[in-house]
Amino acid sequence: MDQAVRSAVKAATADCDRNAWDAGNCPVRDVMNRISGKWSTLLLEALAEKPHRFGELRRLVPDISQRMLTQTLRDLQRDGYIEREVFPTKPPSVEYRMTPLGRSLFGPLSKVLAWAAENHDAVRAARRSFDDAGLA
Amino acid sequence: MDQAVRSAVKAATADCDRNAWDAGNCPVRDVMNRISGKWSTLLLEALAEKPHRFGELRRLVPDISQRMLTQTLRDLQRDGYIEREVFPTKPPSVEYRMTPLGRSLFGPLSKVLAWAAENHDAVRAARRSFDDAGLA
DNA sequence: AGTGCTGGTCTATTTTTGAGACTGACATCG
DNA sequence: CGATGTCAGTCTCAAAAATAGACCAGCACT
Repeated sequence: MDQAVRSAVKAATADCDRNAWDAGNCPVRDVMNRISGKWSTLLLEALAEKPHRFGELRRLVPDISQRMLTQTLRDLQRDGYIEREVFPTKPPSVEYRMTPLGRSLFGPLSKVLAWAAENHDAVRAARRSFDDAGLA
Repeated sequence: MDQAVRSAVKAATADCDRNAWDAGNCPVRDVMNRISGKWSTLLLEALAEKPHRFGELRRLVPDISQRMLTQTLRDLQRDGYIEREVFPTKPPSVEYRMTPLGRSLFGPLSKVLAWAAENHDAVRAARRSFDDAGLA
C-alpha cells in the first residue's frame, strides 16, 4: 500500500519535480489551489448530494458571505466542477449542480473528508499535547 | 461506487448536517481548514517522500516565504502530521518528518493529488471555455 | 575581518476575506 | 396605495491573512 501511494505520488508530481514545483507550471498546484479554498469543499460536498439553489447553499453554509458564495461558485464553475442554470421564474432562480468532472473529483475527495471525520479526535489530541508542551 | 461514496460522505458529515456545518463544530471543516492551506499539501507531499530539513524544503518549494514555511510547518506539527527534530550539529540543523498520522492522511490525500495531475487538462479546458464564453 | 551557512523572527506592504448596504423586478400583506 | 419580503447577486470599505525582504545569533573557513 505504501508502495502504491509512493508511485501514485511520483506519477502525480513528475512534471513538478523537474522544476521543484515551479508556481505556474505544476498541475497539482494549479488544481489544488482552487479546491483547497476555505469554502470549496463545503460547497462541493453540498452539491455532491443534490443540486441546490443559491439561497439554499447560503442557508446550508450559514457563515459564508454572499460575496464569497458568489465568487467560490463562479470559480468552481469556471474550473468545470459545477454547472449553473438560470430558470426564468418570477423571481428568477438559479440552480447549481455538479458536472461529471466534479463528480469524478469528488470520489477521491470524499475519502479525504471521511478521513477527516474519522481522525478528528486524533488531530485534536495532537493539538492539545502540542499546546500543553511549552510553545503555545 | 456512487453509492459507496454517498454513504461515506453521509457518515463523514453526520455531525455537521445537524447544524448545517456550524463553524466551530464540524470535524471536517476543522481538519480541512489546515490541510487546505496553500502550502500544506506541497509540504506534506515533500515530506511523504522522505524527511527534509528546513533549507531543503525552502529550495523544494521556491516560492514560499520563510515566514509561511515556518508557520505552515508549525501548524502541521501542531495537528500531528509531522515531527520536528533538532540536531545539535555545528550550524544546528532541523529535520522534519511525517508521523504515522500524517502518513495515514496522505493515503487518501495522494489520491486527490493524483486526480489533479490526471485531470489538469480537463480543468484547463473548462477554464478556457468559460473565459471565452462572454464573462471573463 | 569578512563571508557564508544554519533556522528562524520582525516589519511593512500587498492580497484576500468578510460584513453589510444596495439593486431591481416581482409578489404578498394590510 | 404603500410597505415589506424574496430572489440572486453587486459594491464599498474595513479587517485579516499572505508576502517580500531585512535582520538575528552562532559557528566555520579563509
